[in-house]
Amino acid sequence: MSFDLLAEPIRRYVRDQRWESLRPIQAAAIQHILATDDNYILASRTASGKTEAAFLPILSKVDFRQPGVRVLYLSPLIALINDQFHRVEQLCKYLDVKVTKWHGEASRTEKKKLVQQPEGIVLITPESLEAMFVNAPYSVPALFAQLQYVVIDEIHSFLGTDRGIHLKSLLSRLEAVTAARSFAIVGLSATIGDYAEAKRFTGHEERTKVLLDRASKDMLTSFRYFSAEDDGSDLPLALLKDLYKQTSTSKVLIFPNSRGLAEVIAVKLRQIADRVGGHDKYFSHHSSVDKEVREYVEHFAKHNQRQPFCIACTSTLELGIDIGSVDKVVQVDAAHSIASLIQRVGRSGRREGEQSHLLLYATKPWSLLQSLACWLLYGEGFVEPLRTATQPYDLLLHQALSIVKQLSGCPENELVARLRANAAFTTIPAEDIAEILAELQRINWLERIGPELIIGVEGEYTVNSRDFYSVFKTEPAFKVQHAGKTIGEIPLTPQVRENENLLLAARIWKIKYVDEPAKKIEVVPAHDGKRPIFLGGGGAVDVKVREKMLQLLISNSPHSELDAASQQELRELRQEFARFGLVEARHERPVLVKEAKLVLYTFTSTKINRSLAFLLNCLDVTVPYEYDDPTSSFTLTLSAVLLPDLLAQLQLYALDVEGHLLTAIGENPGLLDFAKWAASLPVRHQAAVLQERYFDFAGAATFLQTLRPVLSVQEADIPQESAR
DNA sequence: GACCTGCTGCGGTCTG
Repeated sequence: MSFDLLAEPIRRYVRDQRWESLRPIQAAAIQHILATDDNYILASRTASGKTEAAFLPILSKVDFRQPGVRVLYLSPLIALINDQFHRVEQLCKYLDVKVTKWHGEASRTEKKKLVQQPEGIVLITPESLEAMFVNAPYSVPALFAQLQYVVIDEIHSFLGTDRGIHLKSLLSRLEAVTAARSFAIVGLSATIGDYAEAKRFTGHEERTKVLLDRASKDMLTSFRYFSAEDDGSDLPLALLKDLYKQTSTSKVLIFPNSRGLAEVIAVKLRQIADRVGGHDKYFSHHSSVDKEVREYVEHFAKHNQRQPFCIACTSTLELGIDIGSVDKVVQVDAAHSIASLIQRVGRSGRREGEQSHLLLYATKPWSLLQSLACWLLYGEGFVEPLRTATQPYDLLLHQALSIVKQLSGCPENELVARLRANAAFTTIPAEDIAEILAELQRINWLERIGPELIIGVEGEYTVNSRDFYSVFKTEPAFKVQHAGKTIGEIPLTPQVRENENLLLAARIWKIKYVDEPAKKIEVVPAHDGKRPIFLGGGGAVDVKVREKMLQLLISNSPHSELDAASQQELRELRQEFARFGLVEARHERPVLVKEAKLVLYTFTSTKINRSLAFLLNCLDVTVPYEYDDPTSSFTLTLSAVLLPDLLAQLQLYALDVEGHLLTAIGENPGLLDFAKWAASLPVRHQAAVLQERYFDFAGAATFLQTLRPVLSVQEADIPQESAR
């Protein structure tokens, strides 16, 4: 039995917890981790005891009497480190092992103490590890030479992302300073689509194994439809009333996909509650709400057993911060990915035997269709596959600077060798590295002194700035304050002016004064207000979701989870598309012919749609078009007889797009805003980054090649009455 | 039709 394999102090801890039994993932992890020195990915749903699954066996195995930090825990969030610190520290009391938090908000005294006497367990963020390499390079081997285990929490949040490549590089650099030139990695993960990708993340795919607990809870799901008001602003009142009715006596999380809507929902539900004498526990939780307010909300939710409450939130409540269990999860309009839907659903019914409720509201027909498609794919066990970039030149550039700073200069051939040996950059050939290093010297970010490369004059500004430690960009924000208390932070949009109202932290405020130089906004409470406008990029919907949407349109499958209004909307959409007589959703695509225009419904991924739009811009003879991603459609001003020619031409352009990308970057450098370190690359590499991470031209070429357009002429609109 | 994430070193002032 797994329990008997644990060290005696750990067994005592388990007994003191009065757990009835170990969870399946814990039992499996104990047996495997104690038996081998392999890497493991522990995958199971939120709150299934993954932290203990990793730490019970690791603490049983590692000899902490030897000096040096023996276990390093990496987390994507400071909040998660603070959460886990309490749990791990409690466990470590049984072993007399020291646990140290190491992040930007952690005590400097504690950090100093650890450097003087390296020992035990350290909890850290990737950015703090980066900072350590750059600012205290001697501390890295001093602390970590004896490292035996690295635990990566929420590892799925790193997969397929720039931050993940950054972390992978840091782990590779860390490995190089350890005495054994290796440590074992244990990744903790939610259910994900592609475990091969998770295995590759450790840098040693062949000795990484996945322990998977697929068990999920029964879920009561219902779809509810309320048509969006014509002016398109905010939410229909009928929806809010229904939402209130469905949630007023439960513990609820509401996910409306944007910070602005989260505020609207929290304020309006509170107003309804005020009128009918309901409870007053209405909150909003997202990145613009002040940290202390957010912590209060988290604390309330976690320690409140009986009272109903309602939190309107964004993805800030998707990752594993412990807020206890909720009765109901509400998604307003389609979630942007199935991966995200899984995380949200996992927040409910977490106690044994508890039933989870999922309410899916839609306000537009296409959003209903997407939501239903996502939910069905979720039921089939599908999760979007992740693609790790194979040409992360921008991250290589960042890490090259970091390594030169770490070593206070190093010969070029050594730098190239280190980058070549780094697990994050194995796909980048030496010639490309040489080209990038040459460009860095040209712009004075690096400088050559004899055989040595050192940080150049311009580079000093970069590596010494506070912004160097992360690989993601953030917008400047203004602090919102009332009577000396900070309520949150919002970006400066045109709406932010004196005497305008805004919604924040589930309250209405009137702007009294905007202090531009100090980046502060002074507000007072008000009674009615507009929601704040937040700026952002765009979501990317997977091709599988779009194909499922088309499949739903051409089938007659009944869906009992839909309420009457949703049934009606689906029926109408199906009738609209019945005219095409489509029989399959892989290659056939509807094309509506109306007068001088064609509407091509591509039902394909956002990235392929983006690529098609880019290709349309490349044409010598331009075809005017409008592209709409929610309906995945292109309205082309083109005669139907010319469509085959157009598609053939686009296909040719898709195969040779580089020249056009170079031109586009020259005209609009903002195209690369999504990649923080790309702007200093040679332009050829900028184009490669853009091509790989923002577009999908190979996918677009295949789409065009296999596309079978099915045309149908729209009958002329017959006016209801003759014009008066 | 988006969301999220993190952060050093130094000089100054205050406290015990």
